[in-house]
Amino acid sequence: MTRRKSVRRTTIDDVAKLAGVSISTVSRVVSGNAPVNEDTATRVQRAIEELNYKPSTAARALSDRRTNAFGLLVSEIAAPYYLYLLRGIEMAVREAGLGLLINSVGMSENQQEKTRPFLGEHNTDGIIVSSGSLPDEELQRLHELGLPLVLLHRTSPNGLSIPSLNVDNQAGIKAIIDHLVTVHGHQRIAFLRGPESEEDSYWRELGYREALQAHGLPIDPSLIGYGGFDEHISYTMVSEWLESGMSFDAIFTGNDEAAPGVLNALYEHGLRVPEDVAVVGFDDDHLASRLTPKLTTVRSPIEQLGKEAVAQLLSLMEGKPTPSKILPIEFIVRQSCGCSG
Amino acid sequence: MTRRKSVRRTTIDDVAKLAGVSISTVSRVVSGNAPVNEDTATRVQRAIEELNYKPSTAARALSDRRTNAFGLLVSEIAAPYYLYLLRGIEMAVREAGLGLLINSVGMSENQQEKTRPFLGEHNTDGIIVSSGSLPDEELQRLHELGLPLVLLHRTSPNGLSIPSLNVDNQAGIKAIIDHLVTVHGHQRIAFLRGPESEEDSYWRELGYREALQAHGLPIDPSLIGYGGFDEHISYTMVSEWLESGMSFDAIFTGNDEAAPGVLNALYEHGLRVPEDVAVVGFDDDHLASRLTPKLTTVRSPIEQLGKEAVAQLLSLMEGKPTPSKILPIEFIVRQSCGCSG
DNA sequence: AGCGCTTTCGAAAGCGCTTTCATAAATTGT
DNA sequence: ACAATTTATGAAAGCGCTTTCGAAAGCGCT
Repeated sequence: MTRRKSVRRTTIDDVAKLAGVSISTVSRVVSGNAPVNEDTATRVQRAIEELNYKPSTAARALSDRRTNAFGLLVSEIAAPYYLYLLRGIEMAVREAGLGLLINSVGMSENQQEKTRPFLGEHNTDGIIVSSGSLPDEELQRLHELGLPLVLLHRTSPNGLSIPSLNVDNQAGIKAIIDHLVTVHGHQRIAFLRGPESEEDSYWRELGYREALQAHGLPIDPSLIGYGGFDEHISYTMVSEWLESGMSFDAIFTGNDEAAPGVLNALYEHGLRVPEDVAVVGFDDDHLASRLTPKLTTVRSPIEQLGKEAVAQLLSLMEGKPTPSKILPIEFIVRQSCGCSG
Repeated sequence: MTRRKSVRRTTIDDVAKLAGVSISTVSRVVSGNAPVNEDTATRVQRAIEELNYKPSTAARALSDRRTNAFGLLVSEIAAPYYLYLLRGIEMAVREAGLGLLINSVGMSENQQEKTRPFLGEHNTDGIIVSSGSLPDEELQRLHELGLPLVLLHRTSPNGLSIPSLNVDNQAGIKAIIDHLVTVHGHQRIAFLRGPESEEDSYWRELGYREALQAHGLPIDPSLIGYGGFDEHISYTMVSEWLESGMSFDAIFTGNDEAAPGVLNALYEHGLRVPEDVAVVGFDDDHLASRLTPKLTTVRSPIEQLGKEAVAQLLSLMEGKPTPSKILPIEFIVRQSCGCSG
């Protein structure tokens, strides 16, 4: 095994020697976990600076039984959605003086199977688990070990009571339907469903059905299709609809990522948005305001979700009760619905 | 200090006891660093599985003097550009059986100053340093410590010889100018410069000038403006140009992120793209193919850049010579240049 | 001067692993 | 059958820190 050019690192001993104290004292000065005489402390501080001493995280972790890092587990890192989530998480974690370990369980380069997650009880003090990134079984194991866990976009399995965080999917889709019906007078509103594996898909569809009913509108099953929260799948679905002669006033795309596919399909079939068909998305991701027409959508407070997740983890570490939360959404009116926004 | 509900972790001792061997043997079985009798190994393996033993990263790191993790240091995590970079890096790191620590040096929530990076020699075996995320001084310190380092989008300071990775900026912009001049016959091509702090800005401008000269075109300083690789800044710049009555056949936006701003400015001044003005970007990020019109651009192999960075780090760890690299780009013709793509 | 406190600090144990060194057992050659 | 190897394994040191425990010193009183 090749080893790094061995420039011996400065350790706590070096500092202790230079400052003329014991390592216990140095440790106390560094961590601030116990009182130290002011003069002594200053002397130690000077030694630390002179030697440019940085405590070893490994040694600290070993002694402390805590790694001072949180983990983020996602299934596919390169989703536009994660851009702001990551940002929120990173900021909060940094603010808390911790590190952030990231791990995707996506396909590995060579194999077709999912790789075992690298994160676990041994290298984090808590993990943010995004939907679909971890099987219930492993989730249970970690939870029973007492490792702080927060779920994103999914609820806790069984009776595990792991706190979870989500946006208010139902309120979001209701806002959309209300707007389309009330403001624009649309009646036939198509719905693109997300993947089964995402709970959000379920909540959004439920909200859709309830909202239609609330307006006394019929639920036409042929207006509900599979979009998979995906641009290409949605493109295909909408194309099929149009080619089979189906008609609708508006389409809810499932999420913003799917919107470009929907817009393209409509455009290629000679339909104008919003004149002929209104289009509304969900999330207000990076794309939404940059599409043509600008996408009317529901803003998920993604960055805040990330911060909140970190807060939950910290709360769990302190042993506090940490209830699940549903974050409020905001309806963003732009042009794709027919408003002049 | 509150401590996690203390479910004592299973350690190497537990495994050793159950398998009836010494911890040395268990260690050897786990790491495979020394031969172990086959029967013994099986027995140990069984014990490991039965106890669900996972070695402590901290203890390992302490003993090994290596953390088994790489770090990624960026200045602002929520840039669309990082989406695929992160993906490439994460995949490669995972494939190498390592962890990935992410750290942004962006503004912290409360303070206006940049936060001290969390990453360093003590918690990583190597760091990927994105442009602008670390002052030369700290870079030097880490490099002299012998920590493997790879620079992204910037070259090594002074005589430090830290390997760096970049895309072929000059070739990219030359391909653009060639296309605009040769295929579309444009002569007055405006150029939006990136931030001073980014080397890419420099290379792209240099390439622009050289390419114009190669075509025997004059360099009109008024056609060069500051876009800052930013949507809003670019919007403002282009608006000013148009309001001051400047005219041009085409605009190079600096990078794709700036493109929406440019398109909006043109659109709001009644100019059609590509009929009145051709627009070309750089990077082929997530947005490029989804704008209207679809953006002609240069594809930076961002994901590959990430993978390559990890490969460089691994190479450095093995003490191999690890030269810098410039990755080739690909010119992507879409519609914003006037092609029918 | 002697007593009980409080404050400050050092010695040493322990965190869970890897690895060196030594020993014991098995194998080979003569 | 015996020395010379080779192979398999354990004991123990060490990685750099935190923290417990106890001693020493300083303090205010009687």
